[in-house]
Amino acid sequence: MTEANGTRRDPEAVSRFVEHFAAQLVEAGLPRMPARVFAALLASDSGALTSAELSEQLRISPAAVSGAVRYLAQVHMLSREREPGSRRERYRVHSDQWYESLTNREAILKRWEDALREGVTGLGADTPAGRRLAETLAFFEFVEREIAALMERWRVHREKTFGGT
Amino acid sequence: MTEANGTRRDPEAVSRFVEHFAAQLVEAGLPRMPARVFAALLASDSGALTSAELSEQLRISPAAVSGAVRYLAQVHMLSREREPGSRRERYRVHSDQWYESLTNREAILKRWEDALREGVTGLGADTPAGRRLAETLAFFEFVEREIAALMERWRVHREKTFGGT
DNA sequence: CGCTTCTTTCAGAAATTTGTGAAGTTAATG
DNA sequence: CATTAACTTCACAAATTTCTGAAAGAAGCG
Repeated sequence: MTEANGTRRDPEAVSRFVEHFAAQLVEAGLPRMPARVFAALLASDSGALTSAELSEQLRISPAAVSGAVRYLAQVHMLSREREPGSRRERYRVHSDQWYESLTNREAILKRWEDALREGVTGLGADTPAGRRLAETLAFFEFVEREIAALMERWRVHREKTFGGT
Repeated sequence: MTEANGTRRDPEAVSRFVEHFAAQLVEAGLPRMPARVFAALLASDSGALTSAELSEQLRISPAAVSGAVRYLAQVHMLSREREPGSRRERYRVHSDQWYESLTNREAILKRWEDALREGVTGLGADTPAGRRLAETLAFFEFVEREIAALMERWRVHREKTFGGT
């Protein structure tokens, strides 16, 4: 039996999770530092850490934290908040917000669709290649519509399972 | 009015699409050569090209084609077929198979789930961090289940819209 | 408004990734 | 079974990316 939860949390266990989960994110295409910063936030009790805390916990320079945070904010995987009465900043994951951003590949999907539409026009909608592109386009349009519905179902499911805000 | 479709297809238009679409794929995380090879296949009338054709059309070395093809085959975005009575190989996109592979990030999802499960155990299911990880885990499990249903609906929709095999 | 505390930007060193030519391997054909 | 066509592997040069320390830039506080 590991030490129970009244005690201080085990930095070893935290680090193990952070590095392991970050590695999976990296494999899925996220750059290394953003992945590690994000995993560290996920594994924090408050869901928010300061730059200094991240820098120390991950053994990386403040510059690296800055870069990683900028990246993550851009893709909406965290939000920055200013600690009132301090120039310290706090970076937070909103439990739900962040994984919704995972399905919000909308921007990407849109650009794919644009490229495909141009392809259909350029190659001719009546050519075999044109038809292939058109079908692919239809698939992405379908997925885009479905994702919205899926997230709605998730919110219901989540409410039932976890309650809360 | 561009030249109609009885005539030879316009290599300019093809190249424009290939490079543009490939660029979007790259932005989404696919390595450059696999992206270009894949786009070229998508834009081909037969849906299949030989190594030599790809090498010429994209102005890349046979080695680059080989590498790209290996990558794409690994992630199930194309299949290789041997042309009977020739040592030439042919690389093909199956219109539907390939984008199903897009939603088949199953392997990735599974590994994420594993890492999260370990995290919940390691940090304690009764800690705030543990609860956050558990909720994230639940989300991925939910998505995994939903994706299957989504693809089923797509197949029905596709049948209605495009008919065919 | 000057001092202090954070954060960001920037130039560059180090590591990684990418694509090539050349050599090596496999398999059809005479 | 030798030849040749096609694909693959490998070592390396070039390009790109990543992280850092140092300097610059905000923002609270006296």
